[in-house]
Amino acid sequence: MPQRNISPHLQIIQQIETTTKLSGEQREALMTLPLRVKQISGKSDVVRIGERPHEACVILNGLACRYKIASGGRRQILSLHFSGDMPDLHGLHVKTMDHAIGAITATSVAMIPHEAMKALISEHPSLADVFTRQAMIEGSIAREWILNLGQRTGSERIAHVICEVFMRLRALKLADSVSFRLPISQAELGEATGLTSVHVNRVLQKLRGAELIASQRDLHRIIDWEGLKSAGDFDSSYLHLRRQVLAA
Amino acid sequence: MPQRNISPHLQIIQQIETTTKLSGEQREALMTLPLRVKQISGKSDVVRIGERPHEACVILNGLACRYKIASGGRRQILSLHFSGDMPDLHGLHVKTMDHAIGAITATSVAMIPHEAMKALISEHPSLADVFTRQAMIEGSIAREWILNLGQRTGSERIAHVICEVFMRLRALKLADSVSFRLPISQAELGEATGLTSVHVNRVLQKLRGAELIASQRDLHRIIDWEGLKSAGDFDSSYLHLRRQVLAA
DNA sequence: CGCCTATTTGATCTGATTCAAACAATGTGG
DNA sequence: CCACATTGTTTGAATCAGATCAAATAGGCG
Repeated sequence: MPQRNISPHLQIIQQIETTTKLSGEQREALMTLPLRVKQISGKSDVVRIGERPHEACVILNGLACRYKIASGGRRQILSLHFSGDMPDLHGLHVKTMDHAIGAITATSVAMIPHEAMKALISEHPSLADVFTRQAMIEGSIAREWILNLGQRTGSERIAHVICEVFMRLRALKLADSVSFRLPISQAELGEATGLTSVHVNRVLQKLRGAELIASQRDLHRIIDWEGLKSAGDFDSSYLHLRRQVLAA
Repeated sequence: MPQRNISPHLQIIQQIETTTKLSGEQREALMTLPLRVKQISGKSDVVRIGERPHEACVILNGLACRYKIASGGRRQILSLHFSGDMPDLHGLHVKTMDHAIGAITATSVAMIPHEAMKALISEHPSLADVFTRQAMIEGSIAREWILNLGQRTGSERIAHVICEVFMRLRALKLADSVSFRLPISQAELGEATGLTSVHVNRVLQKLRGAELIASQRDLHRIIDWEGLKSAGDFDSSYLHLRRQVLAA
């Protein structure tokens, strides 16, 4: 993950604005959110399952994910999160965490007291809709993942998550037109796609062989975007990105 | 699906109250929602993908589902819906449908204009939180389905959905302590679990053989609840049902 | 260098799919 | 009320995508 030099508040705003136009007043209001920055080391939890958090978290630098563990200890990654994402917004409405949020790499996060969120919303009621909309879009992404796991083959699944990450990072201007950094291991890619790391490895070799992508370490390059999209049965509409963002 | 004799409004209230306590005022307010009842025949759509609905729907009698289609035409069922469920609440916040809502059996649904929902919410702002919470819980269910598809074997998946449906129907008092009606074919169960109908059939035979369940036509009987839960790695907390409902 | 973690390769096994056909249940119209 | 179409369940055999087990290779890094 490249380091971001913009302030936490701006990261939040930039992330929201990938999907939702904010008014000047809303942006200013968001800038006043009190937040406490915290460092999370790689492979450790930001929020644990069963907890009843009293703050919401914002992912700043680094890569995080939601996950659940099935019996037998197998982990399923439910979504990937980076700059400006607020993966536990639902905590305002559902008190007990039914999944964990974990850092994949070392990650800095900002914590915002629920109190402060509620206060902000009651001063600026339109922000309630903004936050709710963000959560709804996460729901939409979750549904696409269900489709990905339920109906697609291994290579389709991998191609699909690569497409999703690329589009989301590009919307945040964290990817140029052909490449992005994502410090995720093949084992973790497997946890996101319901495949073993061995199989992920073979699938990646196939995608490289087909000259759809190339990757060295955590730098991934899209060689044939149209080809990759079609290999992953990818249609970005479920991300609900704004037209401007898509055009950029 | 057994016929429900209570009014549409009461179905909505009863469904919400499986997860959320409503005040008398909130219940009364919900009773005033204007709604138009519509009959949907089996295997047809309530809302199509890509549409921009101006009403929200409530499932009354019958069985409905959300679904998406992958390239190649394979369908993935994303969630199952019955009495009182409002599967397109997100339509208030995200305009374009990124999935369809379809009837599995003939189903009656109630349509509520978005206008009316917004008017109700602005008169009773606390209802905004209620509806949002409902949508958040749907997100939680979606995440459990990701885990189900990504990490569990065929029989675990099937056992898990049976457990989920049983718990949700029981919360609505549509199931007695051991059995429930659910008019879903094995092919559709496969579409919900990412398995072929052939494999669903064999898995069901195994579950019957293990004396966990018994079923004849659309009547399903739980023979060994504890055994079924453990076969499906099922823990109901992701449904966020109220303690009272769980106890009942 | 030696340690640790991630990627890669090979061989084998299996859960699930595919294809095909039989069988059961339900409904429809003549 | 029977012939017939229709849809869902069940069975069998062959095949395959992906898992499992095991070991080799390759990078980082203190």
